[in-house]
Amino acid sequence: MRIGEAATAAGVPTQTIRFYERRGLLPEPQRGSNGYREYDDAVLARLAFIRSGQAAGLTLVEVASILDLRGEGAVPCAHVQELLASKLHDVEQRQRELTELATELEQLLGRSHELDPADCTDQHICHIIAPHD
Amino acid sequence: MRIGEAATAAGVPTQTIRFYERRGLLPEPQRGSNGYREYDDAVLARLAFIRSGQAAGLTLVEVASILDLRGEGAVPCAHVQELLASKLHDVEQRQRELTELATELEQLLGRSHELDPADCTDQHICHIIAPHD
DNA sequence: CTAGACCTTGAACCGCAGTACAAGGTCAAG
DNA sequence: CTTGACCTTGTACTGCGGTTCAAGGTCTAG
Repeated sequence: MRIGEAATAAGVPTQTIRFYERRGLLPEPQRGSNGYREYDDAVLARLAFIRSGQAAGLTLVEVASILDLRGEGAVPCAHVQELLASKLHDVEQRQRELTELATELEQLLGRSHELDPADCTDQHICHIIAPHD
Repeated sequence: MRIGEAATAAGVPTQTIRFYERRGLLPEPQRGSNGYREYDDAVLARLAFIRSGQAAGLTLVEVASILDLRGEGAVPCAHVQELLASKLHDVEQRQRELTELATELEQLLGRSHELDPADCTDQHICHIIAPHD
């Protein structure tokens, strides 16, 4: 199958397939006599795997590291567990940051209803967002 | 005061000050006879304001929009309230996404402990991250 | 007079995951 | 034989917030 057919089947643009190839996420495919890429069904599984990895929050580099291990004949399970655990840690860290930010925004908004725009002088630029520490 | 002194006082690199100037966050300063930028204390308040805006999760473009309103002589309070409310909405949306992602990661990790690496075949690349739907 | 600290400009680069564009080759149907 | 759909390559652009580099000018102390 050619790139357009693979792209349609996998639900990605053809450029994305070429992009993944350049990034080492897809192996260089066979070429027809006209130079066109020729894929077999395995590419669809691979594209689906990439999507799953992304859905788990992995970067393309991380997905590629799994694919590379597999390509070397290794079983990437342990590596994948590490990646997922590390990613979970990152997500929790980010959640804490966002919780702080949400609190900050709520405070600023709450306070803003009690402030009089007339008190907003040029010096402060905006008295809602004020250096408060 | 020259750029280095302002940078030290504000706790940012000199390059960042020039970068903010190019982005319209800082007005073009006076120049000395040698072409050096000459700042007064107002730039420190402005840099502090930019930092506060960033701490509230605003992008530099959004901070600039506040600064521009102020520069036109307007009181930006209403605009700032809109920005903060919209930002809070974004943060909450992102929090929901991260909660989903954390759940997904926990499920994958939990499941991974029950999977046998021996069952991880080449076709699936990795059976922990598997297209599951 | 020279070394070092400071300043100037413009341009390229970072990660991230693509997207878009330009200029051309290939192939089937009408 | 031309139109249109498909394919090829390489390159540049997006948003975000800077950072780094190159090549030079200025000023002060020793």
